[in-house]
Amino acid sequence: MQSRTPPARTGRPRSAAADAAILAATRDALVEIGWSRMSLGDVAQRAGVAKTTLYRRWAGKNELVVDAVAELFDELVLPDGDSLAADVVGVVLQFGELLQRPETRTALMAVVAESTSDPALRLRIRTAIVDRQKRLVLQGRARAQRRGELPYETEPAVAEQHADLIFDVIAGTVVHRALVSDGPVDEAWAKALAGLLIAGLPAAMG
Amino acid sequence: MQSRTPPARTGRPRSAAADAAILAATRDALVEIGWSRMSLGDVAQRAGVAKTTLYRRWAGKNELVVDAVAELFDELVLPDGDSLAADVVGVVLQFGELLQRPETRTALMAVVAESTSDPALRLRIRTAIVDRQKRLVLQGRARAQRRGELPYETEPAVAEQHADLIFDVIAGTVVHRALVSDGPVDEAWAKALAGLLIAGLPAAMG
DNA sequence: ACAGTTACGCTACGACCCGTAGCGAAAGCT
DNA sequence: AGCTTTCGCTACGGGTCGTAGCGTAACTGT
Repeated sequence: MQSRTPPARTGRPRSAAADAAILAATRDALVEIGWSRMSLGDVAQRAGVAKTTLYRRWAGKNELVVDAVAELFDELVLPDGDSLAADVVGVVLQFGELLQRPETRTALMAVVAESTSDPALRLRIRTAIVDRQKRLVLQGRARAQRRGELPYETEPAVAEQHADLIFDVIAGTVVHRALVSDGPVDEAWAKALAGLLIAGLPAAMG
Repeated sequence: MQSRTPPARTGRPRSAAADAAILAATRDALVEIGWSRMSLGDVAQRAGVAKTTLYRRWAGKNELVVDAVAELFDELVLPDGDSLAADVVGVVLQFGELLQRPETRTALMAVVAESTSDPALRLRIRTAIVDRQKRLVLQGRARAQRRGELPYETEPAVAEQHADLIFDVIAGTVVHRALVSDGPVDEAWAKALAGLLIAGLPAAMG
């Protein structure tokens, strides 16, 4: 996921500290000066690293930012809820908090925007960030099925389609709420969303 | 929504043709070379207009692109369905087609990304693009309520919260599906989404 | 200890884009 | 006519880009 690490058996090894410093400096720079105005020279200076070092490890701004933000998403976990609704609310709140952090929102949207005209980058985002979080949906569904809240799918293909749809709904809705509509992702809102998903529209409005 | 038009009563009027040419050139340039590599000099040249003219009308790249893409969203209409599910499917398909066009996806995500560190731009996006499309949700709900598919809300505040939630769910989910998961927004997927929204998760999986 | 290999910091470079200023000409109004 | 505003054009200083070249630092093998 980070820079290529083909076992360089001989010679001076790459500084792991430099890697961490660069990624941290990238997040800081994104917060303070935004995506479009952030220059790689800035990042290098903040990280206490030569600009050339940065170009030796990453191909460009996009790849660097993807790596810088990817690890932020790994902190998401499925909380220990006692019902499907509680699990959904927990994940939604966590994701909402993550998107509240300036480095996350700026970086995530910036790389997604770039990926609309760069298929390789889009694939990199999916593998490094998005697909890794589908585990949350799979875990939540498995728990709900054990509780009897959801039926077991018989066709594996159908089961995968369901998981993909749920993932798009939850992730997309939270992103839209937090970044476009600019409304709070608080417990009341999360409960409303969970209620809609589980009980359906007529019940949620009743 | 476009450049300020304080009634310049005297003097040479601004060319409306130039406005249209600039906005069209902006969309073309976005498609061909992407957001980050698109320069305003390019746009001016494509539009057959001097670069200075462009800067006289728009403050910068962000504002220009917002205007260039805003009008694309006004073509969305609520189709004449005979049920709530049909209406949802119709809107989802239209929105999906809109996001399939390269200029829409690139421009929309680019300005949303920039807006994460620019509150004024975020407000401009909401007023020029997003909020105008909530009409679709309001129309669809009103129809469903007349059909008896949905209950009438008594509290206006609750009614607005419902509409905002539905809007975030539909718009966010379609955007996530089209631009992040990179899957097709076809009739089968739209029906699955509509079924989930209306009947709820357990029923949609049954 | 020593040679070999790779990463590092530093400097410098041409190329490009930015946003603005100044000019003369064009296009409308009274 | 005279006035006013916009237009196209040119030019400018300032910044970023991505790369090349150099000497030095760090680690590995014999």
